[in-house]
Amino acid sequence: MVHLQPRGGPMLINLAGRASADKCTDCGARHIGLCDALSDDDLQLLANAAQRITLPPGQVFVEEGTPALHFYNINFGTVRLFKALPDGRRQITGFMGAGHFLGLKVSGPAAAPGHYVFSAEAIGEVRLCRFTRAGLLPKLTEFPALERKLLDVATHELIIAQDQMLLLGRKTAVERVASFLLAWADRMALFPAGIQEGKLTVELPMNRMDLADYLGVTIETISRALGQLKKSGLVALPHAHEVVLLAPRKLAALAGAES
Amino acid sequence: MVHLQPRGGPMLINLAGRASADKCTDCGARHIGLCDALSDDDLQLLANAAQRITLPPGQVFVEEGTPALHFYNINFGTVRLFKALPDGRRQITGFMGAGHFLGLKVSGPAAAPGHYVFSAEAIGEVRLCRFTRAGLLPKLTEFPALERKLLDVATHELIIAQDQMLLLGRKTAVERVASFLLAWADRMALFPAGIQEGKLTVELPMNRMDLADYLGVTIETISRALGQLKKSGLVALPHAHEVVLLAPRKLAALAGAES
DNA sequence: CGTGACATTGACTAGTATCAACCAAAGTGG
DNA sequence: CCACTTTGGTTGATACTAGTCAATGTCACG
Repeated sequence: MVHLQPRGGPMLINLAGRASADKCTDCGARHIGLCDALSDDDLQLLANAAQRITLPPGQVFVEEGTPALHFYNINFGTVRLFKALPDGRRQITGFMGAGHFLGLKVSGPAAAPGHYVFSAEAIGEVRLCRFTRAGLLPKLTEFPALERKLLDVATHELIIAQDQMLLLGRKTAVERVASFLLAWADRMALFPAGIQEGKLTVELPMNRMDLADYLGVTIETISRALGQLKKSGLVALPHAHEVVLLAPRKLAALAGAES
Repeated sequence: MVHLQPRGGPMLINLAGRASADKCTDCGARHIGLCDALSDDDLQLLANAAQRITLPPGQVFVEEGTPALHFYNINFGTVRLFKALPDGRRQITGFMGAGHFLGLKVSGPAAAPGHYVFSAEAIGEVRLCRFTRAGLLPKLTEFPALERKLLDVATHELIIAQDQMLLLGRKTAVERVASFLLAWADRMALFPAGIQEGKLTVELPMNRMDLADYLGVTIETISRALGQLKKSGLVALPHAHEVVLLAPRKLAALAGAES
């Protein structure tokens, strides 16, 4: 089960200019994630330390084991985070979208220079803001709201991570896929008030390989699990990257809604 | 594969008196974990909000889904954190020892009242300090060093969690056990300067069932994996709760030292 | 010494991986 | 514009790891 890691070319980054040029206030991610913790004025201060970057599909912009020089804040698109074993086996530890903050996890004490303990790669085109760690870390003391927000973010990620451990350690293939579809729909804010009955279309930016490496199975198993859900009338599959949840509550029951 | 959750009796907690009575400065965990972030004076302030508690083996003191009223700081012993599915399948998400802080992970915004998203149970006798969330949360603003420390703790836990995802999603049974033994030895600070060759004895406070539910396999698989490591001459097993690492580097190679 | 909890070992089974063929959609080039 | 190729996805046959079920072993404790 050796998965070759798809790689973009060398790290040729397209710098779209300093963030202060295009204003944060116009940013699509202005009112989600990290930036929402700051006033427009404080944000402006921070923006002076940021670079706007556009990445092509497949671009690896964080590589496990390399010195951790930057933080990133995603403004558009989706990235996959992953860890790999020497023989090529890969585990995707999460997908990050607009508003997500990235780069907290490095080896050694959090405030000291360290090395990334994961890799990050663009799925489709990605736009993001890049901050130097050296520039941003001192600002944490200056903006307590920012530090608090980071704690909230880290805490939330921990909760997700533990759900994922339950999934990887104890759920069957079909349960994993069902859980994922619901979690993804939830993340896209498609359940404004708890899981509703009634059909619901979910767009999946990632391919089957990503899904497989996120859920700890093979692409064939993903395909078969989706087929089984389709046969059971729980989902429809208009396209490979589009899933219609036909019976979200039944799906949730199948996914093993936690005790 | 239904694992009955071992349960202690009802929540009868033995209160050993307010923490301010016995001093924090005498605490076995004074210079590890959270408390190390504070001066003795600040710690004294905090101690006034704490209760010292002793728990018997098997005592469940945090239950998933119940209102999150407290934080805990472990002073002695080991606890298991876990999530469970309705049919009883259980995933242990971590083991916490002296110095570890507990209770950050609750549903909803981190600073608002929520519900625990995991359960916690004593393995053997446990002594800990209990703080009310209502009492401690405001103090975070008062002691920035404490908040920073919490961020460090959360970040470190995230790194561990991602390693565990790689383990659960992509490693074989033997690799899981080998990885665990090394990680546990490391955590017990038995590798002061990287993984050394030469034998090394590791004490395991948890039983096979805990190991199985942590590593996402069954107790039989744990037993066979340990047997295989023994047959290969990589470990010795003087007692069930004592493992001697005979060749740590070979073990690390087998565990899939990450790329 | 008997009892019970925990651990190990063995025989068999089930779920998922592997290997391989096939299919559909999207480019590509004549 | 249409055959050819490429890429990603699905489906089928078989293999293998780990799960299940059951017996046996070991240790602590009364």
